[in-house]
Amino acid sequence: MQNRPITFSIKTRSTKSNARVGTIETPHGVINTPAFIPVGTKATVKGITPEMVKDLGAESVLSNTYHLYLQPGDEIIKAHGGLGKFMNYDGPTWTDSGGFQAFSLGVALGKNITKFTSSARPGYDEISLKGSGHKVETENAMIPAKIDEEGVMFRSIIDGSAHYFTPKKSIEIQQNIGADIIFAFDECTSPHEPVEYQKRSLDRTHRWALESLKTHVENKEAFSKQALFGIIQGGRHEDLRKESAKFISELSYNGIEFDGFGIGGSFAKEDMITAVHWVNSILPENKPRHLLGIGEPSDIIKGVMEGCDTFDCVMPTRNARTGTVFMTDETDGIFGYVNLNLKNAKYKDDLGPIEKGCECYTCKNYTRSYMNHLYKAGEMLAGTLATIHNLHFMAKFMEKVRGEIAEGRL
RNA sequence: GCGCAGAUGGCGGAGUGGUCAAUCGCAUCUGACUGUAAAUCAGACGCCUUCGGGCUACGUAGGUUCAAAUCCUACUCUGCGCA
Repeated sequence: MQNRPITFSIKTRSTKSNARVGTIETPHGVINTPAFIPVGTKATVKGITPEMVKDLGAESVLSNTYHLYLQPGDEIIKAHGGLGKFMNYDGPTWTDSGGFQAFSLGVALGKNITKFTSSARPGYDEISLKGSGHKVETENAMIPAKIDEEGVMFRSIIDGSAHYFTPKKSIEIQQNIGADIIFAFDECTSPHEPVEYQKRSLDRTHRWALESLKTHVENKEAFSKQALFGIIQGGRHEDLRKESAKFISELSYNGIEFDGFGIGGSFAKEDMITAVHWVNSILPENKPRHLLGIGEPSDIIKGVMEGCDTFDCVMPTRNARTGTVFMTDETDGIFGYVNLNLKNAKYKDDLGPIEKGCECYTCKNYTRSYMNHLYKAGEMLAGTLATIHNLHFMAKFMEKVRGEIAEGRL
């Protein structure tokens, strides 16, 4: 195996679970794993500066190919010398391939299906397109993403223009964006799709994986600087999940394999960890496993115990902007926490910090009452301060996770 | 003092005889958020309810009408104009 830009080392393995503590060394620094990677879709972790990202303890940021391709365009980012230079962040960066947008802007759109789906709940027939000011019916409407065998037609969420992504195109864009770790182009399927569709889609995702790997390997310069992770799909089906794990982990082009793996999918709540378990029973131990789009701290614990090393999720940042913050609650165990909605009237005169003893900038300097006021007044500092707290919470949480594994308790 | 216009739910403001407990916006309250169409979205928002409905309401008091937030009279208050 030739020199790769990232090195994954396992320091400690749990004797109680499949958890492991380790590091991913990248050209832009070390990521201690298990790690939570904040999402910065459009080359910014919404509401905070890169200095804040570092200061609050996050070690890496994940951006999005689809969004950056549309705006400002990957050539602009390339002209800056890559994503890190563009956004003034000198730590390790990742880009998702845009595959998830084929799902979130396609079949999932307006149907109340996201990363997690309550299978009992039927979707809406009507959706509202952002900025359009009117409702449209999904059946008849111009849907912003449509999949075929070769790729995905995306409509720009910005101006409605049509764009066609193939695996090759996605990788080329990611090469221009220049993140340290990039992902193969995949299709995330809805859990509502029947098994026949899941199978057909998985074959397609596997073909796209090879296409992605080929494009990656053939660009020598990018190949030397960027790591490529293959993505496992297969829905909720054991045979498909295992087949996918086997296929993706064994796939090679000119003797080159993926540098790591992403585990993807949209799940009914109870299916997620089962699928991860099946997949990780097949994936090789010596490469990092990223659980895409997860998550809720309690879900991260489950993923860690199944041997996942990295996680990304919009929840801490999105919730922060919409008023919900994490608060440690160790009466419920070392990993215990609760969610507070700072917009609630009961915080109007609460002079305490979000979390007593929290070391973050927000908790050291501001009261719940002030936060409540900022939200009520529509002040953007609310989102900034809450984002700092939530991401700091996640960083501390992951530190605790690593500690507990190292101490043999997780 | 005279003339004109107006008084609607916490606020702004629709409605000008029945389909009005009253469009809409704001505020308020609550909820949701898991590879970001998201500093977003949803629900509630007179009182009571066994969720069928019942009751009280559109400045105040009367009146017309089968029926009034809507028409008439008086009064109170507000704005503008003239003295």
